[in-house]
Amino acid sequence: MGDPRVTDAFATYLRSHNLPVTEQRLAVADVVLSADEHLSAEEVETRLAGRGVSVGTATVYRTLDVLVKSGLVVERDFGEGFRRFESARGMPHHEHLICTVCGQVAEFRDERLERMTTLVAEAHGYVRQRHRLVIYGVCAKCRG
Amino acid sequence: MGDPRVTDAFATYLRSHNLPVTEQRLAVADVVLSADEHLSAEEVETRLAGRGVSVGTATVYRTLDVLVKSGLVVERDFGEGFRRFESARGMPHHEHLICTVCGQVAEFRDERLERMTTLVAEAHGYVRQRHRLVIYGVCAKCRG
DNA sequence: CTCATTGCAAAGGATTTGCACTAAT
DNA sequence: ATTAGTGCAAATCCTTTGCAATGAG
Repeated sequence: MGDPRVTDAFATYLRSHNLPVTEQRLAVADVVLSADEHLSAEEVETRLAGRGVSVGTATVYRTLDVLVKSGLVVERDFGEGFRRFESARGMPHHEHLICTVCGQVAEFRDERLERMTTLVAEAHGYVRQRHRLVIYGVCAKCRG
Repeated sequence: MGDPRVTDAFATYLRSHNLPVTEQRLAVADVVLSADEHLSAEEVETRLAGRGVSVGTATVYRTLDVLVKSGLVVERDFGEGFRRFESARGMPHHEHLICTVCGQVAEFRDERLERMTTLVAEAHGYVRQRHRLVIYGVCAKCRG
């Protein structure tokens, strides 16, 4: 279930770091890396259950941490009170647009932000590391 | 303690909405509205205690909600795992710059963002409501 | 065989809620 | 008098941790 190529990168990462390659880790990685939504830890667990695989909550969180450290997954915080995880998929930095009615998430890129935030940071004596922009609005479907 | 003028606006709001004007509400409002930092609920409670006023945790949270609804206070989420509250002080929308070492927060404004986010939202079929931009970096002091 | 991972349940931190009690209007 | 607010403790939600059992290398 799932494209083996997506989890291969994680298995390689684990081996090169002398970390055990376990069934649970590969299962979590497969769910997150092959999803195209931004999943919460709970959603990951539910999807695993849906596949008949049962992975403990603690292991899901622990594996998500490893995935984030590996760089294969990016952590997101949309201010919902919990975190979401998204496959990095080699996709460059991008911003999010969230529907405040249904929660639908759209993504976009704007290279100007990189430059703009660097300049603003400098002007305040900071050295920029990263930025996060989230736009809240109502999607077309919810205005139907 | 504290400038009565800052809490007057809140008292007026409460009366105009037929909500009881209580000592606790005014105390919480005074702490948040006269602070120039972004306070967490716990910090608000600590400051109240420092003034010799004791307000229950639940009441602090409940009052912060009312303050946010009144528009006098704005809620912030810097991804720390808890919320912060900032006086709106008639200040227009602004963005935040956060030092990832010491947590120091700087603020800035950029009117271009308003227009830019509106256009991006439109391009994706959304009607923009608001946006939030946070830049993470290291401040001058922490590099010193 | 050895050491890291797993699962479960308990612990944690932030925030909310139920409820008897008190205060505002 | 009414009605809403208050404090406390219990409950909730998301996440982390302790620990004995298990599995990878």
